[in-house]
Amino acid sequence: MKLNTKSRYAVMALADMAVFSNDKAVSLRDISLRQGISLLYLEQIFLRLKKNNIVKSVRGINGGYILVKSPKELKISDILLALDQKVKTIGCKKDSKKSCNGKSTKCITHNFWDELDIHINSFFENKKLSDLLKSREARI
Amino acid sequence: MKLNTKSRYAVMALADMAVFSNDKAVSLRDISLRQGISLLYLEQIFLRLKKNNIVKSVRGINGGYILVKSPKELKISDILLALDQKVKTIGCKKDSKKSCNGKSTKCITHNFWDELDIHINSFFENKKLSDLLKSREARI
DNA sequence: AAAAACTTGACTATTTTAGTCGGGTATATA
DNA sequence: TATATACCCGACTAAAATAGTCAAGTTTTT
Repeated sequence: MKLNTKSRYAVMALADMAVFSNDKAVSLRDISLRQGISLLYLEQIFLRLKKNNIVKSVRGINGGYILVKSPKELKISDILLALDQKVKTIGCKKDSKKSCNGKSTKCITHNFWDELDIHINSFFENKKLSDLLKSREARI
Repeated sequence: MKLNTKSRYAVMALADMAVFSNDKAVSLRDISLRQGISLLYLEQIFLRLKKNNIVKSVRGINGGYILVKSPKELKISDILLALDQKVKTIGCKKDSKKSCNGKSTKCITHNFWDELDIHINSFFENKKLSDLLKSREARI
């Protein structure tokens, strides 16, 4: 049960931007160096973040990426969604004999999986990017 | 971000046992038929559950498996642990330049991953097998 | 003009997952 | 005591997902 690296790196990279941008575009090269993430991989990740309107890009020299929303408004769930990291942890067997349609026929564990989803989802829904930085500042 | 089928099936199978055993051993064949899970796969799963003292086995005709603890006492986290399903969702990069050792040097997102782990872990820690059945009975 | 930086699709090696297979051993019951 | 039922266990494998890399651009600033 784990988050994939794309999602993890996305959160790390965006947190990095929130810390190190001074209202300027942040280049992937800088993020790559600071966070130790492959530049080529970051490009792939930011393509998705851009398509999903999490960041916008500035081309050319001194270019880079800028957060569309402020860290206070950017939910972690938005980031995960952009990377297709569905927080739907697991379903129940659909193709068993006594198949579970989720309504009239529910398998024994159906409600449990639903609760698990809600539990995890709400965590990501309620966390903002700025929340990650707060605990960082508290440490410094 | 999802649970693997081994863990999912383990929870389903144990819930099945809790419902259908009448203080008798439940055979994997019966679980397999009721839950639509491959018998061979169930054997593999129950091997681990037995090694980790979640179930005990009765060999021979009319044999099967019996829950070691009552459903009221069996935590879901115990089940997942038996299947090596570490609930440690993700760590931070250990091998980056400014590596995170978790103590004096922490990466920006370190505390966030820790919180996530705690959040999910506590869900599994606080759920008992009997809790799954309760919501089932409420539906019937 | 040249360099920095984003753009994009395609490709690939490795790992994980989700099982299957084969050949056991133990035991209740006829 | 024969035999069917059911657990025991390591090894194997096909398919999917993961974690990237590569190539060949385009755009913009200096």
